[in-house]
Amino acid sequence: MKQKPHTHAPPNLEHFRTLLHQHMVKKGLRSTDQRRLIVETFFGAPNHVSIEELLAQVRARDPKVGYATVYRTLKLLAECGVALERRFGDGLTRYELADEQSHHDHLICVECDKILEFEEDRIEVLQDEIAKKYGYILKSHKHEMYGVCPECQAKASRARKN
Amino acid sequence: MKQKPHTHAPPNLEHFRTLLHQHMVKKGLRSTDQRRLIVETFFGAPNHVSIEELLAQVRARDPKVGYATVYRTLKLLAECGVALERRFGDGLTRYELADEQSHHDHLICVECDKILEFEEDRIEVLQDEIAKKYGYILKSHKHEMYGVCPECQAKASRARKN
DNA sequence: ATGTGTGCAAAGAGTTTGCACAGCC
DNA sequence: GGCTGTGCAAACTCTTTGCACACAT
Repeated sequence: MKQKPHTHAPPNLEHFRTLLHQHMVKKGLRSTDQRRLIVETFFGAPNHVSIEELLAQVRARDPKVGYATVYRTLKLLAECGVALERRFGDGLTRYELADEQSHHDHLICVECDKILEFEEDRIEVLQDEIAKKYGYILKSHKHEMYGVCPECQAKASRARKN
Repeated sequence: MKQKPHTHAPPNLEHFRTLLHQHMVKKGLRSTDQRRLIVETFFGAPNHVSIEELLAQVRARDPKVGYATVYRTLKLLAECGVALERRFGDGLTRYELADEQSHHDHLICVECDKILEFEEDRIEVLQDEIAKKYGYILKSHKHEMYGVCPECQAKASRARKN
């Protein structure tokens, strides 16, 4: 038993499928091949997928899916609380599962753009406290720290010696 | 003496002017009317100015400044550490003073897009701790919490009664 | 005099939209 | 059958770039 309590648990996909289904019923939306394919691909994709990456994966299975459909489906997922839209510094919109359990935050290297995820309960707790203080009902958050990763620090100090 | 320790102190503009000047000398860049005007307008502008807003203010003083110049100058400010580039959810790039002293974070209403700033030392402390744990040298951070503000909550509950 | 900075307009990148046809309920 | 969804291409928005001229140094 070496697992720590916050090691990523597999996300509860059923919960999200239900959420999506309810939203679609409520709005009278239809279940199509493309939507199912895109949604399942999204569920199976790594965190922070860009539309481009997702489209590539979708087209591997069905080459004639248009990118507009991917955009529209991801918007839909964002609307019903299944996905979270995120923009880091690179001008791309990325999506991640709105997984309440894994509220990971990000440490981003300003040199090599590597993204490291971390979780820190004490920050979550503080956030809830702050939201309450200002009377907000919290829906989500982004916490990104920008810095130089150990590898790039080493690279830089090596370069300085030459 | 009702002031709390974290009420915004006026930013130390001299420090930023020096930073910018050194950067320009080092890179052999030139001081022009437009750059001075844009930089000073930025210094006097509210936090989170968009390019559009800044351009409007700049043109109020000199109508023939092109928007490309504003983009280029803000990029310059970001490069030399005077300004921070930020993207919230609205697809616009906004800039703010890279004021180390006022490391405020943001509470953003998902209904009305209002942005509330707050400061919380304990979060800053935790961040430093986390960065150290992963060996990162921290340069900056973004911390945005998304939720429903008290006004919009009231509006929503009023609407529910009708 | 040299070379950077500017303004304009055009090009790019990412995203959204209009439309005719396809396909779900 | 009616109405939503799709794919395509065009439109849009924000940002970047190329170029000829202006202007710091």
